[in-house]
Amino acid sequence: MNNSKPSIIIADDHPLLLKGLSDFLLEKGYNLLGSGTDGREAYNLITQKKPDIAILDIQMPYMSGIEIAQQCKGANISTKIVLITLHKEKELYQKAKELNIFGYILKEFALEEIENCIKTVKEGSPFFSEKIKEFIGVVQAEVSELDTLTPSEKKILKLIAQDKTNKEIASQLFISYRTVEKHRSNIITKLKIEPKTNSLLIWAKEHHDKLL
Amino acid sequence: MNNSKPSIIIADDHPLLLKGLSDFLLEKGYNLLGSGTDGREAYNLITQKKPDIAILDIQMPYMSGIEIAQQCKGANISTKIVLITLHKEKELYQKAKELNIFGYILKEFALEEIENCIKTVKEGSPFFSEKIKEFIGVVQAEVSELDTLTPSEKKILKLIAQDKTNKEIASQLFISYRTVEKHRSNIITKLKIEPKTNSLLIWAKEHHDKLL
DNA sequence: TATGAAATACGTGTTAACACGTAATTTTGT
DNA sequence: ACAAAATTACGTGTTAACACGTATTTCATA
Repeated sequence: MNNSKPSIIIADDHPLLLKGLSDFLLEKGYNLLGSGTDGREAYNLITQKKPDIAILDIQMPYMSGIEIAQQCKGANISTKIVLITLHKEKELYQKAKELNIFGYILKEFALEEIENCIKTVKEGSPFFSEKIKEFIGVVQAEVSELDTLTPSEKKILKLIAQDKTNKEIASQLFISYRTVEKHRSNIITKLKIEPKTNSLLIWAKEHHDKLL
Repeated sequence: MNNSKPSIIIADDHPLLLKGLSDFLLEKGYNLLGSGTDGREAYNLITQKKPDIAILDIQMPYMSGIEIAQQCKGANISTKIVLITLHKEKELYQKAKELNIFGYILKEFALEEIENCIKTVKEGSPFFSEKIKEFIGVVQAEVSELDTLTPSEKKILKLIAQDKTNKEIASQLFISYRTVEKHRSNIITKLKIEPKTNSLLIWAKEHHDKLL
């Protein structure tokens, strides 16, 4: 029986979540090699125990799930990473392909769906629920629109999202405030933002998570 | 043994959390009368089973933990409500005193702290961790500043937080846009907002959760 | 080297958001 | 009934954010 079940480590800084997941996996007979409560501990478990699958919370002290995935890729570790996320954190999905992240578990998943995920990942296929695929589609459309901006435009958009005025941005970048205005105008046109008072500030704040 | 342990119902729309909490309580020998995955189910459990304590997630489909607390108060139900929250949702703490909410469990709590909470609540005392007390203090300072605003000023501040321009607000409220400007000026003065471009819009968006 | 894109900066004009103020009317509380 | 607060609305002025445009320089690429 244990031969057909993947070995797994898990990590989450929320004790109730960790307990829920841990109990679930044990009850289902998975080979749970260990559990951690922060990113460093999780990474150590992965390197020491070399599990088939690591189920990690994205947001943890010391190292995020993403950072762990990055480190595992860099170290050629074959463990398949599955990330747990409460919210659909937009910027995080963009990294999926780059980092060999095999799947995402939304915290609202029914327990059976979590088992599906594990089985799919064990077979070597990535697991993305329809909801996540759809969401990635939306994010990619928004990101590709952002890709039409020049480097300077992106930089200025970021500063706008940080509540900087044109004068402040100009001063920070050692350019004329008239240049900042020009860039703003170009951004509004490229992103097809409705021409309305404060519309660029509002847009920038609503999309600040994509302006990394 | 069961005589000294309170009867409890729990509800959370996140299966892993619910499982974690449920398993924990059962392991500790609490008298778990039932568990629900949405607000309606939770409320039904409370009215049918009349537990000593109800541990409820704040955000659930159909009824929030807060709404359940409101209904219980209205119906003179003596069950003590404990709310589970992932984030420190500011507006929700304001209602604690009004609604006989006996405590908050942050999702990052260690399991022992959850048990402390339950014991304290069973003895009839409210349970607020130091972290939450401190946070409530900050929120109250901000809220009392908001209390210096007149009803009209508050209404306009809300609309500002909803991205409305002065013209739009004036049109919606059937007043002159010059009146809106005057109100804005008064708000900025009362809330001691730094006089800087877009500062009121920025402030309103950052504090929108308190503008209910 | 030539070309196109990006970056820079200005001209000119309009409007919305702000400041500081006055004042009348209405509402509220005692 | 009276006073204070709230609401309403205007006068006047400044400035920042926007629009639409021109133009030069720099950079990247073929």
